[in-house]
Amino acid sequence: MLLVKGLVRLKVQDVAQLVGISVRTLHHYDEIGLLTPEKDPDTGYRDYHDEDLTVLQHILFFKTLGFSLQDIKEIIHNPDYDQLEALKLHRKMLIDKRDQLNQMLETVDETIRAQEGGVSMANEEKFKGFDFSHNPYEAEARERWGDAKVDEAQANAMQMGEDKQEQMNEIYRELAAIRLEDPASKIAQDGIKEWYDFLNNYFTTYTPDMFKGLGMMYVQDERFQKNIDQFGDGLAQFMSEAMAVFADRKNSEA
Amino acid sequence: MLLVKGLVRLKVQDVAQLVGISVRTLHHYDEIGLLTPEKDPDTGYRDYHDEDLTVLQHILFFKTLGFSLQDIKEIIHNPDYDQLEALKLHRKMLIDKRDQLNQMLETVDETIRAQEGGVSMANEEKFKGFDFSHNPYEAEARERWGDAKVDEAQANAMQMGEDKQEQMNEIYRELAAIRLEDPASKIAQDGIKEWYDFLNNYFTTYTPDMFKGLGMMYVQDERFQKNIDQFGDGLAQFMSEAMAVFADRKNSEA
DNA sequence: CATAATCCCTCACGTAACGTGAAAGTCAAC
DNA sequence: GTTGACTTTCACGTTACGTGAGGGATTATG
Repeated sequence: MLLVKGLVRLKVQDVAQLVGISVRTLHHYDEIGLLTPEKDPDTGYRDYHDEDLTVLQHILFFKTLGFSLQDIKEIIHNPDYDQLEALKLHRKMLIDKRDQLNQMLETVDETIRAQEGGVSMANEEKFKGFDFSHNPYEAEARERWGDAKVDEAQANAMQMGEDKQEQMNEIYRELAAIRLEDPASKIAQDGIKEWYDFLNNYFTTYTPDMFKGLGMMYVQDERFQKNIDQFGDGLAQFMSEAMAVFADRKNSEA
Repeated sequence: MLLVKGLVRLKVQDVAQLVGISVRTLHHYDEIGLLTPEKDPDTGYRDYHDEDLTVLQHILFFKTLGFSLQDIKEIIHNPDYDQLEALKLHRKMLIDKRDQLNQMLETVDETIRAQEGGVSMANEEKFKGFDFSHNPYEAEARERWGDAKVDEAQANAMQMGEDKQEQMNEIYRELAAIRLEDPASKIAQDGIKEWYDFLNNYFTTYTPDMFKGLGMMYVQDERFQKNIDQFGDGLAQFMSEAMAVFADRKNSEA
């Protein structure tokens, strides 16, 4: 409810109370050049007119839309600025954020259910710490091989009991011992079958393609490669090739 | 894919690459006491074991859920901490955030439509700047009188043309002139009717109750009161009472 | 009209979660 | 022994203000 134009001269606190923000906020907007009222040359007091209030309304509006102050500054002080374009771009951002939140909510719900329900025995181990199917590996893996949970085994491996960890290491060592053989040879394929069975028994059921994808990850992702190669130089590469052969043969079987 | 327990000793960058975060992040976690690996007494190098990696997995998991590092610190280092409770509380937070985002999205969409479609003549003025129905007054008003758009008129007033602004001021001045009369008197009720008609003509249609609520806001909200009283001391109080009488009579009419 | 209560101003540090150099020591390789 | 890659510890920058600190100006009251 502004008065007649030109008749309004408000001090910081008046404005602050009028629109429900803090004095500091107005100071801040002045500092960053977003809303710079006149200043009384004598006292140095900020002097807000009705035009300032109009601008402030715009600012607050864009703020409710989640724009940053810098963006708002451009939008407001730049008449050439394409407001519609800015809005559409911002819309995308909001949708992304919301999707992210929904994803987070799903995961939280899952976790709550797991904690509350005690989960089935089969999954108990998986949820022992928490559900690490949503782990840092996942994002990258998804990007490369879609949504197949190709890395779940690895993720779970990080949380599994010592017994199975030792089993895994045993297989790695076995494979490392034969890593100089031809990946397509019987001895190599027998070794890799152990690996395949192990993963299928304790984790997700892998389709041959997923298994092949997992192998590809061993060499393409240096994080995995580095770790696997600790059992022997070139082991990751060897396993990757052997897994590919194994998967292809499995596929042609059917 | 951790190795046998106790056999893993990784340096910062190894860990960083392994889980896909930055070295600085690990430094930061160390700084705030979230993840504090051993340090080689000679070199001062950070020395991450597999237990550290397990903790790191937990940290990253909670991070994907949007927990703050401080919260994560408590959750992880405090075995007494009720994780389930924390999850549920966090769930609420996420839902609130999502609702907020949805609200923002709606408003952005509305605004985009308004900008694109050119809007109908009736709404053109409303959207002239932008839709100020979402203005800082609104939140508080809603709290007091629910969702009735009791303050929309005021909000729009801030954006309306000078002509109507002047009309409004004229009415204020008229009312100020008679503000010492009895609010229930004919002259007061006639004056307040002008106000009522003015609002109904140019803004939302007010039910008597909403009109009464609006009047209450004039005195309960010092931001409004202050502005109204610029036309005359006690005007807000006078209008509030007159509006209440007007509304009550209107109600009993029906 | 003096004094107290407000209100105004300008620094300037604190917040969350790191990013981004800078200066300097360490390690493996050549 | 020197390069290159890595490590360390400062320490300032980021966003949108919050929160005093210290010191004039305005307004209210005795």
